[in-house]
Amino acid sequence: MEHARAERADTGSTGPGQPGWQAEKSAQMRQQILEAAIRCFVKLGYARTTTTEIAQEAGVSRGAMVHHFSNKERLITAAVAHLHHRRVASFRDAIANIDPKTDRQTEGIERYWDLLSDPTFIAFHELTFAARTDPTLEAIVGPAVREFEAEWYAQAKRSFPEWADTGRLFDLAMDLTQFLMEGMAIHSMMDDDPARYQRLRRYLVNRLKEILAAAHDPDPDAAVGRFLADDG
Amino acid sequence: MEHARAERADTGSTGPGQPGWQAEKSAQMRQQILEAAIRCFVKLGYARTTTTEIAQEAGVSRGAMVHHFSNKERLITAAVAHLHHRRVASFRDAIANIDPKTDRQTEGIERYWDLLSDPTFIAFHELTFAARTDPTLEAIVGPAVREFEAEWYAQAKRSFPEWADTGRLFDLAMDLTQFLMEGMAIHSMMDDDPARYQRLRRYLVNRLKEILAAAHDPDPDAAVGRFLADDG
DNA sequence: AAAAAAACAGTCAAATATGCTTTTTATTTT
DNA sequence: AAAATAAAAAGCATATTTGACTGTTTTTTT
Repeated sequence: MEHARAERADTGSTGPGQPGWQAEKSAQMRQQILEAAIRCFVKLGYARTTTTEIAQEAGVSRGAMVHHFSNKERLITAAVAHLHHRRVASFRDAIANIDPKTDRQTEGIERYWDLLSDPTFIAFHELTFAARTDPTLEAIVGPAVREFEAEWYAQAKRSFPEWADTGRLFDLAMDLTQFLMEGMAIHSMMDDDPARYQRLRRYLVNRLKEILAAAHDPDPDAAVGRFLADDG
Repeated sequence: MEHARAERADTGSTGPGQPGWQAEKSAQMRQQILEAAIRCFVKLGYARTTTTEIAQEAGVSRGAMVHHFSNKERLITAAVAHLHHRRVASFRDAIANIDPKTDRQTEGIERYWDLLSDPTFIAFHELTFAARTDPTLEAIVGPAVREFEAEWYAQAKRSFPEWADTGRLFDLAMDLTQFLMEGMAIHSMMDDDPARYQRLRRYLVNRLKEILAAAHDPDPDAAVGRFLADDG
């Protein structure tokens, strides 16, 4: 039994024997399980994601997983939180790193489109949709959805200062972008025709620029009227 | 046992004893089961819709149901077909009965919005989404989705003759409508803020009119360029 | 070095969902 | 009226999924 100590030198920065090593390994294992859960949501959908499947995907035994997450609800709750943080982080990254030399509106839309096609977002959408008929899941996912939407709105306002003080027109632009892009993203999951979506994104960017230009009109109220007129 | 014949007079137009009565009752029962299945999709989602639940919802015994649909796949297949027909029919109805005195574009959008909030459409969307990760279901739902989309396109072309010969601009208008409306519909299932969606529908109608006007421009190609310009 | 604590693995029982079989009842045909 | 046929109900067998329990190994503390 004396070889146990001898093998302790060859691992990474924090090795066995040091305090906190076990805790770190445990945290790593939790992460591994949560990401496996997210992959399962994408691959199988929420409903068919079983704890057994997650354990298998993560490459750990079921018992080991049970040790970290005593029941399914706690596991799902943790996975949703994990996913939420990743989603907020990648959105911030994407929007913060917009190349100032390129066209800002186009860049913003293209980067958001990339995110919408990302597994992180697909998984979240899967959960949101499943929550429609599952009150327990809704209680977990609902707050995260609302938090992300608020974050999305705030971050956009911060990163696109040219839209400051555009009031109702900013809201209109945000809603238009959100709903059109989400509608496109959902449809594109089942229909492979990139040109179709690219064309519509270009149309969207031109509309956003049009709204922005109107916001800086001498008479912004007239501009609002032009977009939202009740009669043709 | 001689009362059996005596009780045969008091039911509707086709009563017992007449040939075909049993067949009609059987068809009615099938309908009843299929509509129960659709209600289950809306109420519980596809994944949690069990055969037991459908039988209960339909108010028939499980055994009776098994007699009509020998297994789950056949039942689902029949329910999808039933749903598809209902969807096509209500779309035709809605679009065909547009009041010619009112603004046609607005009417078209408002009627389509009504449909998108209808259980029929929610159920279909539920199935479409579940099919993403379920190849068996995809094989059943996929063709119906494509058929409906073709029908949607064709019917719109027929009912809005003012869009005839607008070529690429018609496609653009259709895509814009479809994706924006679907994105709104999905979101509105979880977020109750009618004003938000109404405002955006009004914006959409104004955009559609703008596209239509451009299509009848002296130089339609320039108009296309205005919508899809690559630079601001 | 020994004791305590944590991490992990494997097995089992309860609950649920599905498809099949048998029994009973109702309807049509001869 | 009797036989044949169709419809409906009930029950059973098999699969899956989940949560709980038990034992073993590894790590930390004393």
